[in-house]
Amino acid sequence: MRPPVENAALRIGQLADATGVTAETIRYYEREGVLPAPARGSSKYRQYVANDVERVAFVRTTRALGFTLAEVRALLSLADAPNRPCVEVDAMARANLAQVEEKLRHLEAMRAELSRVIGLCAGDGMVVECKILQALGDHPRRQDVSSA
Amino acid sequence: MRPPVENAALRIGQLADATGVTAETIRYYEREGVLPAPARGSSKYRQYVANDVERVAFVRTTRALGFTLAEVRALLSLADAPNRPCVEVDAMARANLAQVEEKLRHLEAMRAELSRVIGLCAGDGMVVECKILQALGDHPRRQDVSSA
DNA sequence: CTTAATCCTTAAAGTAACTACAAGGTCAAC
DNA sequence: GTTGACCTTGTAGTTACTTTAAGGATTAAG
Repeated sequence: MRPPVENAALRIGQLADATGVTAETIRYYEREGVLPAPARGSSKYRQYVANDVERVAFVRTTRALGFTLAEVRALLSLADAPNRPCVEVDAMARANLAQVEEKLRHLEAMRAELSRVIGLCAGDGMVVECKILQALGDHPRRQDVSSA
Repeated sequence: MRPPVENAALRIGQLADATGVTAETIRYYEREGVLPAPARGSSKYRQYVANDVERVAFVRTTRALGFTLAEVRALLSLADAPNRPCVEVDAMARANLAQVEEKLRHLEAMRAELSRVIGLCAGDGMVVECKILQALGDHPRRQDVSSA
């Protein structure tokens, strides 16, 4: 079963439970290089540490925001920055910031329109017109969605 | 070639050019029911209208924000709301608003940390510590990323 | 009128990011 | 000393596309 020992290394299932993903996904992340290969004990079980929980959670959150695994890898290399020259880090941060700000603009437009619709629907059964399509009226033009 | 006639129906390639996706993706969206099957003329070519440009752009933008095609379908049904009862529309809008607001929180945390890093890097070659991992320190717990 | 470009259809195969399953090895407990 | 929960590797399926292919129709241009 689960060793409830304080400060002990996490096994894959425990990391999975802590982050809400499956063990398979964690192994997949390792294969794809977004998670470092963890230590293995006398048994061949993977031994994770607290920081890995943060890392997996970060991958989940950024993926949910529409970033590709490749983009997540790049963002993680920012987190692992100490080894990288400042100019590179700055360039990457700037590029990602631009993308983040565009996503923010679109999400704010969605929030505004959804709030408006919710306001219109208050109480009575009146017919509502949702202009969410027009609210996002910004034609992306080959701005890659990638991922899929 | 392309008819430059004013107010003419768009052919699939023109809609593709206007939205930055391929014709194949547009046919795929039709198969998956996020785009209505358009009118066909005497020839069997699909005839699109201006509104379809908006619709495809909307699909792209929402996909880029990490929504699944199924979620996009739901959001589009809000846009096509007139036929649906207000209570339903309200419930859907509320559910989606909650999701949008969570994405906004995460993106704002990312923006803050990216801005901070960019500030630190100004000019000199000093080493920067990026705490983007900790900035998104919100463990999602089975909050579906789905899509893939 | 011919011809090149663009379109139509169906179908199948490839990619990204998982998700699920299969067959077997490990480990603490009873 | 075996049960059962957990681990291992590996393969196959799913979603949301992208790419390629084969064969036929349409249309703008020369």
